[in-house]
This record gives sequence, structure tokens and C-alpha cells, in this order.
Amino acid sequence: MNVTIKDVARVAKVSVATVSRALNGHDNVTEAVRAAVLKAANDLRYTPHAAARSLSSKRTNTIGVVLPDLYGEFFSELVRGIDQVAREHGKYLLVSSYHGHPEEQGAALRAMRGRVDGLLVMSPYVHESGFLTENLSSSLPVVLINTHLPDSGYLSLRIDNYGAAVQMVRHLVSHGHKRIAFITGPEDNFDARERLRGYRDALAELLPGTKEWVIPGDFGESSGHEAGVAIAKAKVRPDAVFAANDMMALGCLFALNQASIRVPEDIALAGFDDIPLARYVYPPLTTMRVNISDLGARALRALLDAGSESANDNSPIIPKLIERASSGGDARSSERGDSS
Amino acid sequence: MNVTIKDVARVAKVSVATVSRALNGHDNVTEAVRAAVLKAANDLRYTPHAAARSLSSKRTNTIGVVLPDLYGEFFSELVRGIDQVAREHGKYLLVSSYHGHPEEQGAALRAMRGRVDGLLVMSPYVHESGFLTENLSSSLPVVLINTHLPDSGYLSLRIDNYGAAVQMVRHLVSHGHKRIAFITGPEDNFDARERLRGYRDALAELLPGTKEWVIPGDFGESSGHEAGVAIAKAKVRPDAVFAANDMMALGCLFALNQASIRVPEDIALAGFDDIPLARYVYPPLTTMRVNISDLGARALRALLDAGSESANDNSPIIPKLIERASSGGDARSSERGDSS
DNA sequence: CTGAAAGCGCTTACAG
DNA sequence: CTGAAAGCGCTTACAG
Repeated sequence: MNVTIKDVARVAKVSVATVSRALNGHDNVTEAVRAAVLKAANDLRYTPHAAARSLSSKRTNTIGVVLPDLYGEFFSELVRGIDQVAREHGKYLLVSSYHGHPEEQGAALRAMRGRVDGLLVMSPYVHESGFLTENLSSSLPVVLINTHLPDSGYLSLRIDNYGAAVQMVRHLVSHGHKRIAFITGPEDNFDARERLRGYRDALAELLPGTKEWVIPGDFGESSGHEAGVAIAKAKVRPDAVFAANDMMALGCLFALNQASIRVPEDIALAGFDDIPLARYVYPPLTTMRVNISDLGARALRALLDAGSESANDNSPIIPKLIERASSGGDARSSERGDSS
Repeated sequence: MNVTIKDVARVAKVSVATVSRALNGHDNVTEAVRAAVLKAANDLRYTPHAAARSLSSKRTNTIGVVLPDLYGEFFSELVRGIDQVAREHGKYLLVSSYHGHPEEQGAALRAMRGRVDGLLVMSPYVHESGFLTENLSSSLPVVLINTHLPDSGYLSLRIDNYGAAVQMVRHLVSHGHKRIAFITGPEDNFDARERLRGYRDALAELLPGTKEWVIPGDFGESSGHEAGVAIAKAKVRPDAVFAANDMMALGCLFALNQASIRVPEDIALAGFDDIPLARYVYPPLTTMRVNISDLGARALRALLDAGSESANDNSPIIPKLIERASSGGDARSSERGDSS
């Protein structure tokens, strides 16, 4: 019922082999024949059947993207960056999330077989429990995104979370803060751990003798809120709070507002990510900007380049300090940051 | 190099036909044989080749999703809703964006051939210029999302933008506002048009004789900002501004802040969408909440149900008024709205 | 219940 | 430059 290559061949009065060659732009086809084939294909509204093509050519022109989730700004931006490069290269995107259940990664990965030419995988857990390594076919090129899998030999792109956290603490200290609390991300999240490590090391270096002040969180807004409530209740309050991501910083900000604690006058506040919200809240949030779509774009480029030299660019993405009012800038200013 | 059904057959000492049946859960297989096949498949780490399976079975277990873009909260939420249902039904998602270029829809649509069992398409333009209808194969079930294609016969899910805009104007009027300005979305966007139409009709009905006050915008934050600047400069200012979406409302809010115009004391402000930002800005933004992920989920369900009766649920998604401080609620309250 | 075989719609050596 | 044919890895009538 759908038109196939045979129909085109019949109408163009050539063999299917010739149709295939003409349509795929091979050069061993007379221009006259090619024109006839194109016309026939056009008249019949022919589109090659992707599965058939994949089966015989061993290529799918599709890239599989396996993510922890599809929810929220981070993944949206990541996919956007990937999609941009995909489009430039005529690739399709098969996206799959394992909905925060690492154990479903295996199924997601295996299901990609025969559907994709390469894989972009993000698995931000501290411990890889084999879900990944056991299901990564060696025959399929893979680029890992923000995935902690040392010495696996896979191409891997990551964010310099450690260095960025150090930088943020340095910023806070330079503004005279001495009691800097840190709201952590999930324990099993590698990014969160690195940020915590950066906080600790920076504190030890810049404020030797100061005790660290770590409040548990899970990257969710409400855990930040709880942290803020706890801070408000504390006998001795910190003079600055550094949250491991922006959503928690916002939750914390909200709790501080409720408790009539002024930011930044009473407590300075900083986050991590620079989500769009960050510049809109009051006061605008100081944070470390991570260019997420660029991370996605670079990952796909690395995948497509796999093999060539340029593929060896393993340098981490360096987040950038975005200084806004919440950490002690001019709180009355309604500067837009660098959004313009 | 990859293990195929033949390898499994050899190891299990049965024919490939039996392997296929055993693996696909057909009931005409002895349990003993099935067990042997499963063991062999497992031992060999066999995964069926998707393209081959699709080619012979005529099913792909994949749903194609064609969107205007992948950028931002709206699409992120939409895809999340779709993904959730897809997962429940063991379906894969092939996503494709045409990057705001309607003319690329054709290519995106055609490329889905042989890759998907059904299509979810969003094309929010006022005029369908044939990109869509010309490339929608009649053999593929399709559900349109927020796509204005009257009498096309396709299943279609939409948001009641008109009714929601009317409701918002009613809300503003009930708070005593009389000079209500409206910031429009893109001219060729159907949602934007419907919201504008709702604004106009509600104004005519509730405040007869009042002149409408329409400021052009394009759904982007900066166009809202420009509108806010224009409003600040006006000799006579509106006492309320209704932006066709939240991003523009935020841009406007920012401009008003800069001009030291207080919201809501001097000018009330309302948006549309209820993006996460809305409750975090200062003051929190009154808006119409659209349950976007539900829209996505419903769309895919409709697609999967196509044919059955339940598929006829063409009722539009009804946005919900979320009243926050920006439209005259208690501006000092730091209530969280209903986020908890 | 099981196997041999045809066929899905392409691509690609192999001849000519 | 073009065609006949094999083959990609499955599924599914058709026999038995």
C-alpha cells in the first residue's frame, strides 16, 4: 500500500539498483537516468523505508540518547544542544529516559540495538553498578555525558564541578563571608559530590580552621526550602549559603524570605547551574553558569567525530561565575545580569 | 559480529522460527523449548535487531514526535508527558524538531516513514501551508497537538486558549481594572490569536465602550520587556497588563521594575502558561496554568487508542487561573501558590 | 508444537 | 553506467 523502490523502478523504467543509486547520490548514474528516477520518486511521493534501508546498509542515521529523565531545564537544554548538531548532520534522535531508575538503563540501552548508529548516555551516579558497562555494545560508538566511569575508555564529556565549586567559595570568601554553609545534592550523584568536594577543599584552603557546614539536600526545590528553614532556626546562622544547584538555592531563598531574613544583607546566597529562573528571582541569584546545550552539542560532535583526532578533546566544560545581587552585589539594582 | 537469531537457534538447537515465537511470547511453544531459547538468548546477550523486526513485522514500537522546537519549558514538559505514557506502553520516541521553520516540517514528517507506528505533531500556525497535510501519510495514525487544521479529520488535542483568556480578563475586571492592555504573541501563532480574541471579546462584553489596548509581542521575554518600556513611557498607563504568555509577562515585569512602577499597586500584571518561574518572581505572577505534560500524555494516549471509542475525547484542555500577587493579591505574602 | 521457506524493502558487490 | 541477485535479520503463513 505504501510506495516502494520497486514502484519507482517500474515508473522510471530502470532497475531497483539504479533507483537506489540515483537516490543516494552515487555518481555512477547518468544524469538523464537520475532525473527520470527523481521525477518518478517525486511523482509517487516515494520515501525510502527506513527500517529496510537500515537493515541492508547497517546504518540508521539515528543517534540514541539515554538520559536519567526528561524533566526540567537541564535535560531540555541538553537535548536542544544535541538536536541542533543532529539537524546539522541529518541525524535523527531516539530519546529514552530511564526515569531516575538506574536499573532500567540496561533495558533502555539494549532496546537501542539496530535502531541507532551511536549512543549518547548520561548516568550521573557515583557508582556504576554494571547497568551501563554490561549493556554498552562494543560495536556501537558511545559518548558519555557527565558520567563517572573512570578508565572505561569511552569518550566522556563532563563539567568541572569541582573547580567551579572552589571558584564560588572563593567568591563568597572574597566578599568577606566566613561561615559558609553548603546544601548538598543527592549522595549518589557524582556532580553533587564533586561540588561538595570543591566546597570542602576551598574552605580548608581559604578559611583554615573554619568548620564546614553541610546541609543535606537532593537537588529538589523543597529540600532547599527545608535547608532554609533549618538555617533560619539555627542559633548561629551562616553568613552565606552555597547550594549545590539553583533549584535548592531558590527553595532556600524562599524559606529565608518567609523568615524575614534578608538576602544578601543577612545571608548571602549562591547556587549552581544558572537556570533561567536565577536572574528573575528577587534578589537575582549568583550562580555558576553551565552551558548545558553546549555540553549536548559537544557530546554529539564528539560522537560523530569518533575516531578522528578532534575527538580527543576531553577537556571539561568550565562553568562561569555569574555574580548577581544575592551574593552581595547591589541588591536594589534590577540589572538583568548578562541576559541581554 | 553481533549475535543474531540464528546464533540463538543454533545454541538452543531449534529453528529460528521457534526462537522468534519463543521470544515473542507466542503460546504455541513448549515450555521446555521456550526455556532453552530464553537461556540461549540470555547466554548470548541476544537483542533482536529492531530494523529487521520492523521490516518483517511492519511495526516499530516507536512513536514519532514532530515539534516546532525543543527549546524551553513548554516542549520539555510536553515531551515528558509523552515519554511517561510511552514508557508505560513500551514505546520508543523518535523526536524531531523543525526549529521554528514550518517549511521543514515536510522533511521531518517524511523522514519518519518506516521508523514509527504513529505520529504526534504540533504545528501551532494559523495557516497550514500544506507542509503538514501533504506529508501526513494516510496510513499512519496521527494526533495533532495544538494544531489548527479544521475539518482535517485528524484526531486533535488543543488548549482552550480563548476561554482561558476570557477568564483572565474577567479576573482582572473583577479586581476593578478598567484599562487593560494586552501583549500579543506572534501573529502567525494560533494560540496567540485565540488568546487575543478572548481578550477582545471579554473586554467588549465586560467593559463595553472601553478601547482595547494591544501591544505587539512575539512570546519572547525581550518583546515583553519592550512592551513594558512602552507602557512606562505612555502618558496614560494601563492599570493592568495581560501578556499572552508568561515569558513576556516577566520581561514586562522587569521593565516596570526598572521604571519604578510597582506591581500590582500601580499596574497589575498577568501572564499565561504558569511556567515554573511564575511563582518565583517578585511579585509572584498571576497566570493561567496549562497542564502541558498532561497534554502530551493525553495526545499519546489518544494515538494509542486510535480507533477505540475513548479516542473521541476531543475536549480541550482547560487552563486554570492561578491567582498570585501580581494581579492584586497580597503582595507582601510570600505564599508559594500551590507549588507544594 | 515445530521447521522450511517466503518475504519485508532496501543496498551492494559482482558481472557485463 | 546498469541490472540480476544475494543478503541484511527478522516474522509469519504454510505444512506437517
